[in-house]
Amino acid sequence: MSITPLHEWNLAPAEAIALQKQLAVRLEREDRLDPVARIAGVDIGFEEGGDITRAAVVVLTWPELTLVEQVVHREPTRMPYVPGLLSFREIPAALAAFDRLAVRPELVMVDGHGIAHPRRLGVAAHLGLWLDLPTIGVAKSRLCGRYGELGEARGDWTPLLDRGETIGAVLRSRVGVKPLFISPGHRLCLDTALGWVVACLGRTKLPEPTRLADRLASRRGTMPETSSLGLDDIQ
DNA sequence: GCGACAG
DNA sequence: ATCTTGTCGC
Repeated sequence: MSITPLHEWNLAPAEAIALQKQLAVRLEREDRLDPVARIAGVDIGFEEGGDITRAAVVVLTWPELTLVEQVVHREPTRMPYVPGLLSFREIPAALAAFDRLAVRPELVMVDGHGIAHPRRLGVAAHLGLWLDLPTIGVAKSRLCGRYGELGEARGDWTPLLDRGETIGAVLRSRVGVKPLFISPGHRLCLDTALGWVVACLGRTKLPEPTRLADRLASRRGTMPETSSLGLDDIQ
């Protein structure tokens, strides 16, 4: 994997939006997964009041969900946060972190949306295209789309709809907490994405890949040598 | 024109 | 996202 040149990402808003539309049509929604032995989790955090971007990537084995590798990459923040253009702010750092990975995962879970995006190219979808890997968007809040009543039981879900199409699922990953927004990124369909997220759920709100990446990116807690589905405590 | 708005 | 103490609850 090579790092994308800076100029590819340093685009004016109008150009970025045009590029998103071009890239969205290249996304594959049919399943095209190799046998999954490793699943990666990706998340971005910030330091120095936002001046420094921290990209964290963790790799867990499947089905043990044991942490086998973790990388943190820090670099100056190059773009401000603009709703709908999140990938241009976060992906450069994420790619640099992936570049330092010794093993290549067969599936990637990203903190953010996949195709549940105004132009169907959220950060998970965009990253999937650049890595040419199956990706799943695991977001903690809604960007676009509407949904109906959601059950209270763990595992309950309801489709996320936008302009006549199903762009994702609103999933109750844990009882009593706000739901997760799951959407396919690249090379897999919604049902498959949902299946993987549920399969990686411990007793916490976030699936293991994203939960550990989140922790690493925000400097919270400690990273266990062997994950145990949320049994390890935050310090 | 008036809201909504991933991280 | 990040700034932040204590506090309610399993």
